[in-house]
Amino acid sequence: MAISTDRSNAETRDEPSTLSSRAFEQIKDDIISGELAQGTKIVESDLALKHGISRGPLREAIHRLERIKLIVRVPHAGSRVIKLDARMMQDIYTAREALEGMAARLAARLMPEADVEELIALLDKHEASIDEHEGKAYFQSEGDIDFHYRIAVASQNQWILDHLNGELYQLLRMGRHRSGKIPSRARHALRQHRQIAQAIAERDEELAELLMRRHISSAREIVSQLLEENP
Amino acid sequence: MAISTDRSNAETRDEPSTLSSRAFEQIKDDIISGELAQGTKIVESDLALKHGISRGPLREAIHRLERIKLIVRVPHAGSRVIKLDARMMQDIYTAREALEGMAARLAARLMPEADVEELIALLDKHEASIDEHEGKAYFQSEGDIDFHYRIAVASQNQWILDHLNGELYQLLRMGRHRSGKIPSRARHALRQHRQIAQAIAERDEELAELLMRRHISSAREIVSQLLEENP
DNA sequence: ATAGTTAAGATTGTATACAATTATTTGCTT
DNA sequence: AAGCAAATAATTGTATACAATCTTAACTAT
Repeated sequence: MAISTDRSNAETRDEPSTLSSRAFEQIKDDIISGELAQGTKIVESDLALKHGISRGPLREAIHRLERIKLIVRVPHAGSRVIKLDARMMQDIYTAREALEGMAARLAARLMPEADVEELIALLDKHEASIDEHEGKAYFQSEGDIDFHYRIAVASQNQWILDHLNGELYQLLRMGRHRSGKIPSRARHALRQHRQIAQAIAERDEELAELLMRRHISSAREIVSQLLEENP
Repeated sequence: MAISTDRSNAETRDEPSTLSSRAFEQIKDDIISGELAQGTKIVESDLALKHGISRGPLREAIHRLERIKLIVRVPHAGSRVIKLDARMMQDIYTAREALEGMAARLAARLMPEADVEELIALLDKHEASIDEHEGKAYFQSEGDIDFHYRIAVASQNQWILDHLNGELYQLLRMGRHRSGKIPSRARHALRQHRQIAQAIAERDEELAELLMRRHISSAREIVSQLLEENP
């Protein structure tokens, strides 16, 4: 049951036409999935060889990965895969709270009726999915991101959409892959999603923003607590 | 004996140690100042020649400029200097409203007393500056950014700071340079700044966020109105 | 043995050359 | 003359080679 997740950029929809794009996608997946462990030193020549390309395009891929904060780079010293710590996750969730709160407000103002209905239908599907895969946290995570993504789109704010989709959600996925089994709060999250969707349907901007912020805030507390237990 | 082993590089923060960094800074300034007009096609070979470097580092500089949204790039087609339109400015101000609102909230919670006092002292200087350069909008703009920057720092949220400082403020500067003389709302802005600083000093998170959002929101309305008159 | 220095190795930064792709111009047909 | 087609030019993507810088290891002196 593929809840579609890869709707990155419009231009990378098809097979990337350039070597560096392909490398970028592959390395990104390797980092998010944990195949490339956090803190790993990146050596350009090695990685280029491994991907069957030369250093030029690979360097470009690395720059793009740095752009979405999956890699940190220091001049003349090299690059490493990012290391997610409690502080960084805290910062990311706080930024999400601000940005997605605003997105929810805008969605309440701008989302077409048809899309609102689709959003609610999506939540029904999520509910069925939860009943089916009781405990399979992975699919639920993707469903969660899917919900948030739709609201970001509905905000019609390109900047917000780009940054949520381009980097914040990637880091989120990475964090979830890493911390393995998160206690399944799927039902609780679903309830909150329904409330938010309801507020949007009623065009209540104020409430939509408030609920979204509360939703993300509670998620932050759980994650930060979890990360302090096993750093 | 703490005699020097400062072989560990005395980090040249000021002087960029790499050719691509230098090119990046120069081109960035050229774009912001308008020397490189909006929408200008960027030809790698030409620009490389002009800066006395080869295409490699220049390409890297372009990627970094794309990262902060000063340049847009399409594969195989080339790059152009961004074109600021009303819609984009609207999006940016909205994102700022969310992010800086949150930053103000965090600042009210976390800013050290000493820094709060310094912030208020800064506003006094701004007032003097306004009296002196009555109408010189440029200095006032920089003062405005200075105020906002300090609050972003005080939020202690690296993500928010990076994005405000790294790209949003650059685009802001660019917009101001472009649209020439904005009707001087300096005194009005200063009054709002004082209110915000006051809320931070009183540790009133809620109010600090509210006032900051209102402040940016009013700025957005002015700018968007201005941009629709002369596009 | 330890700290400091120096030389060797490894890795990133830069330049040049070539290939692939896109944009433009030229020439032909209607 | 207008529109399409093929050839040509221009520009970006990629590979290789070299230089600058950092890291590591060996070595000397105290």
